[in-house]
Amino acid sequence: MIRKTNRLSLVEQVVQQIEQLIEHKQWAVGEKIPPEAQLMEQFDVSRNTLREAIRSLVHAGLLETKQGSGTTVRSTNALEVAFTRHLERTNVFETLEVRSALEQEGAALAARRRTDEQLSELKEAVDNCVRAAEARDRLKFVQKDLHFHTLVIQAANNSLLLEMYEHMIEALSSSIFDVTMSSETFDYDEEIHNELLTAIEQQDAVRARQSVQQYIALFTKRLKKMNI
Amino acid sequence: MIRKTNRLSLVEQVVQQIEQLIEHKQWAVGEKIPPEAQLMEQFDVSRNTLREAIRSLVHAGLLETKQGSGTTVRSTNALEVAFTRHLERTNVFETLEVRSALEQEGAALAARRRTDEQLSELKEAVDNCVRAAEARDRLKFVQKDLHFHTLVIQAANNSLLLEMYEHMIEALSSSIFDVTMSSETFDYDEEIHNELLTAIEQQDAVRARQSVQQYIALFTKRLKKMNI
DNA sequence: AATGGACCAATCATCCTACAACTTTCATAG
DNA sequence: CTATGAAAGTTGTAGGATGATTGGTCCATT
Repeated sequence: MIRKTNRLSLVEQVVQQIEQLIEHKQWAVGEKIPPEAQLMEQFDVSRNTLREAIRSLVHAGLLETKQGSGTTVRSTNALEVAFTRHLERTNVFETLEVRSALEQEGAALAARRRTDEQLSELKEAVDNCVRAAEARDRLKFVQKDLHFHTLVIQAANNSLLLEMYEHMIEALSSSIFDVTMSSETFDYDEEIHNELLTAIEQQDAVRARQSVQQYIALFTKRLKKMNI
Repeated sequence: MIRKTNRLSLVEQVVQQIEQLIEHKQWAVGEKIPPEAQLMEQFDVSRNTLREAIRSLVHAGLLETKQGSGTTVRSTNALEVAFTRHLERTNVFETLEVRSALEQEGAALAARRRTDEQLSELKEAVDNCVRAAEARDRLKFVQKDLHFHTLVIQAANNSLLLEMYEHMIEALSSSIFDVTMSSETFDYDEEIHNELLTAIEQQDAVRARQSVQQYIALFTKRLKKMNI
């Protein structure tokens, strides 16, 4: 039996173990991980090896160290961090166009693939939007609105699409809040939600796509008006 | 002058310097970087500090170390590495649906924004496809075909969209080659290229979107036929 | 009791030395 | 000329020492 160079370096092994611990929620986000001395024993490696492992996860955005205090878990997903960092440096309107691309396709796929259960969830989400709008609770409205759109993408049944969509939303969240919160009149266009919902109910992919286009176009218009 | 907590750790400073060196092509991709001893002097830090900096860049995918040999530059873009790694583990058809989303939006935007110069580039690209098809040169055809589609996205004038599209193409490249290379008859559907080209020429966004849908649907059908 | 300061313990940051493991180079024996 | 193996160069791992920062305790002063 020949052992080729398949031996991972100690640092890489420690990195993978820590990634596992984070991904499997053994170490929760926001909580401190054990101090270096304890981890040295646990993984049975030297301080240098452990620190190099931790450092690479810090740079990846999964961990955060503070001298004198300790090391905390910052996120569970490396791609998310890289993506978010990248999107932060990108033009809002470019991001919005990509979101439009993803959401249109998502709506079209949702129209074809949605289950009855998903449909009723969507109906409930729209109801929540209406209620928040009637109560003039803008903050709640934004949350319920985003939840509705995310549910649509979920109904598309494509995990990659959903993940990328959520990153887009994350990057655009501040703009979304700004637009909804700052418009002098809080006019809720209920028909746009209903249009999309009906299209998905009737499994009309073309109409679903169009209603997303209208929604994004309206949002873009408002956003441009703000940036005077 | 108030210095807040903007004091970066030594390791982070070294990381940023190295990132700069890589990004500005001082250290070319594929080439070895100076050995640790030399870098210790250059950055005036201890070996531990330097190694932690290098390790985090290794984990990010920018560098690659080999014991006994040295450290080489692997890539200039961290997001690209994370993205590619992620897409490798994703279902091909899910990736294809996201590509479809991006390419449809790209085509629609290209129809609205394309310049005359971009239009003539697109025409030339289609000609190249035709020539490769007539010569029965499948490899060249695939290359020219991908080039045409990338030119379309470029004409959309959205850098984020272009970057994400290129990652999708990269992840799908092997499937694209497989489909084109393995079909018993090499039937080139010239009208699909022409349809898209005409739509962009006439600045018809709806038609551009539809022709992309047709193209992707055809490709998906062929790919599914292969995976028996 | 509330405030502020001195002090202390825990923790991470950096540096140092030493050796192990691996790769490359190159002189030398055959 | 080829093959061998010693030597030099490079990264990997270990362990110890000290500095810097943080968070908290305790106590004197108000």
